[in-house]
Amino acid sequence: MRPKATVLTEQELEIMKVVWRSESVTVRDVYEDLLERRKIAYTTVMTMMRILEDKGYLSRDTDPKASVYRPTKPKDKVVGGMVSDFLNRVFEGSAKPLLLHLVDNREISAKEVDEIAALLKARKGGK
Amino acid sequence: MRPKATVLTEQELEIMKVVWRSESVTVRDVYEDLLERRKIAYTTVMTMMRILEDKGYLSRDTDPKASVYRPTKPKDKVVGGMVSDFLNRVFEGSAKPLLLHLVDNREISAKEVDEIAALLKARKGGK
DNA sequence: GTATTCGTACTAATTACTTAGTATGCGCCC
DNA sequence: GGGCGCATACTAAGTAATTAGTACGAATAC
Repeated sequence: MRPKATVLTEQELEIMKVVWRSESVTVRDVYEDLLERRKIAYTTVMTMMRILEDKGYLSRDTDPKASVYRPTKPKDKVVGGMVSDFLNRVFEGSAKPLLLHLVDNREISAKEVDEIAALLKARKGGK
Repeated sequence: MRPKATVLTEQELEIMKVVWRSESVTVRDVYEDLLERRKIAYTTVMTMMRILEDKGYLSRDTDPKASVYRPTKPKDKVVGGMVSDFLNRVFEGSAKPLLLHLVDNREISAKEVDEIAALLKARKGGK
């Protein structure tokens, strides 16, 4: 009865991060990238990438040598969806308490806030 | 081999939200609160609360009538930890790209950013 | 005082997530 | 041209997460 996650799981995200960095990868590419940071089996990566293909995050071109995978959704879109999901689950959709936590945790600086403010002003009236 | 989640899962969080609202609750209190929004069994709530007790998020006083549960960790602390965890998993710990997504998704307003900026300035040099 | 209501402990089932092994086939190496 | 390395498909296994049933005892209702 457990519902399937609507957004990327932790390990799926790790793999997608590698894919987005390269735009086009083989299982081996991803495997060797991940291996630098932790122990993992080649077939594990392959299984995860098949699942990501099933879920619609990757497309596959069957090359003579090895399958070539490409992201089907841009990183910004997917990560943006994860942000919205988190905001909804934890803060009922309102960003302000999230910002307050970032301030409390010392995770944003005054400089960054100024930059964001400038961005917002620059966009005002646009779109 | 799947690691246990270090932060609250989705359903655990739903229950903790109810607990934090009341400071002290019985299983029935939480059950009836959740029932207003969705179908759920009494024993399901009880199981979840036992798990939350195991994980150290709830303490239990065995009253003659029914067990009374209380949160052991304040909401701010727990939710702050979830924010940090999300930041680390998705953005390698840097808040700025998260802020940019909030801007892109229209989830923060210029007014809110101003308020945050004011807060940061007010705190400067403090603590 | 017996039936019903309520709480609890124990058990159970299903699906998701993560990790990986095995079998098989293809191409290349010498 | 037979073994070796690599890719893939299929299978498997273990834990986590979510939901809930069952059995039983205590309190309450009448």
